[in-house]
Amino acid sequence: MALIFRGFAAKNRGTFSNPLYFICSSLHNLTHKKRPFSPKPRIDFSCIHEVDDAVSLFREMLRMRPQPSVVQFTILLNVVVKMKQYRVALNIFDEMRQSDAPVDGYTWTVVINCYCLLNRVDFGFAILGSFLKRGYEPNVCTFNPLIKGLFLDDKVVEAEKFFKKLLTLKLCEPNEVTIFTVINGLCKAGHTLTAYDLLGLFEKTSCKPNVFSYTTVIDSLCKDRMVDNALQLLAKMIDKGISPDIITYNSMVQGMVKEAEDIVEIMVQRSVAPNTVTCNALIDGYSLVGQIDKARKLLDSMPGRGLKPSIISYNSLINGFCKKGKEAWRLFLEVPRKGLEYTVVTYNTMLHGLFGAGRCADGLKLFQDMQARHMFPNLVTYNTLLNGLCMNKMIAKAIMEEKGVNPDIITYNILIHGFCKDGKLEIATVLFKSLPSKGLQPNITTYSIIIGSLCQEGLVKEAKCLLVEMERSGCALDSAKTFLDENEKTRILTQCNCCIYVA
DNA sequence: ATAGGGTTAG
Repeated sequence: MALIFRGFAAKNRGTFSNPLYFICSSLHNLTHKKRPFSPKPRIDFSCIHEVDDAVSLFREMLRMRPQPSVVQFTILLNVVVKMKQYRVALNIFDEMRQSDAPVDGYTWTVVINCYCLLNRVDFGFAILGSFLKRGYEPNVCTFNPLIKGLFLDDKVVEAEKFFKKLLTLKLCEPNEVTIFTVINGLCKAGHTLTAYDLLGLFEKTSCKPNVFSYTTVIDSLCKDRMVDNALQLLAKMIDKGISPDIITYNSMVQGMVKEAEDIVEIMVQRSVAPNTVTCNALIDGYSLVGQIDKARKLLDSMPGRGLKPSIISYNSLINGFCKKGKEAWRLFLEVPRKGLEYTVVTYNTMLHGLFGAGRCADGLKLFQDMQARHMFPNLVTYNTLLNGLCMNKMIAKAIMEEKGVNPDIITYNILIHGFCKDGKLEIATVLFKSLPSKGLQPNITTYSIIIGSLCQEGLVKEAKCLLVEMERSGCALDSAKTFLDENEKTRILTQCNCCIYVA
């Protein structure tokens, strides 16, 4: 008996080399604490590797007598949530309710979180309603997922309102996670500068932003090309005694090409070790600016640094080689030899390169090849095809829809652009006007294509009308890269004015 | 003694 119990303990530590492991596993997941005949069973969750494991363990738990505690059930439920299997988690919860398994406020909070992560914040609030009706006391852990859910559902204004309500009505004490959730939500919604200001505001309160909050703002600043602000913020957080970690640095390395090496220098100085993500970011940066030799060298040096190049490293490098017009095939063939698997991005990158080089036949062959390997083409694949192929573009769109991939605004931009180039402005206009009925909103590119074409045809009045419509639609302000849009607007205006002048 | 959080490729 003692031997077996020691065996169980070993299993809990994950010692699979122990010969008793096999005895343990044949006895399922029931295991006990130090007291041999303790009535409370303990459950080993570490053996769950995929959803099915969790589901069968759950069924086992339902049969156990005495019944496992609410804590055990809640842990199991959350394991499934951490695997991002929210539907499964909700099904498990349903079954728990039907079989009178114990639930408490924690369990309900997991359910609220599930709905929020499924983009159903409305259900999240509905659950909060029954949570309150059952007499549970909500706290900051109940509210944080709901804030996140509102942001995920693009309800930025509502999220801010809800957050302010929590503060003014003192419904809970906001903590670091709350602050982070709001700041991250704003960043991801494209309101980087609002998030930046809010961060500064919270610095002055008792609830200080932590490394998570600084990192998400730095990441957004980098993505919006506000590199100087990002560098400033990095200095500021260090000054305030908040140590940037590997993710903070990786965000920076990813967001800048010229200064990337300096950032790595700072990392090394501060004893933060670059990892695979750091290297991938550098490879991507080098590839994008055409320094493919440097990119290749870095990839080759990774094993020596104890890092394994991933398919992401190769995808970036392949992209760099394609852009330079260099032979990317050799790299492409290297992937399986290194024990890595192609992703849809690998194929899309290659297709982009092949079509860009005018090698349509090779591109089509690769397109067929990827399907033969059961790799599903996605939106980007089809857009690449549309852009690259000389065949009738509308036929390609029809194939795409037949396969159940919905065209997006980029698809339509390509089509509209194609028709404009062919002088078929009428068809282009029909497509353009059909966008709202497809649930799509023209973006700055769409307007730019149509307005430019109208100008060329001398239809200046119509072009002006569209320009006004564009301004009114606010699409120029929607994008996070507002300053780029300003340039684009100026360009379009100049084009219009030139035409008026010529006319 | 169980609930909430950040970075990589086309």
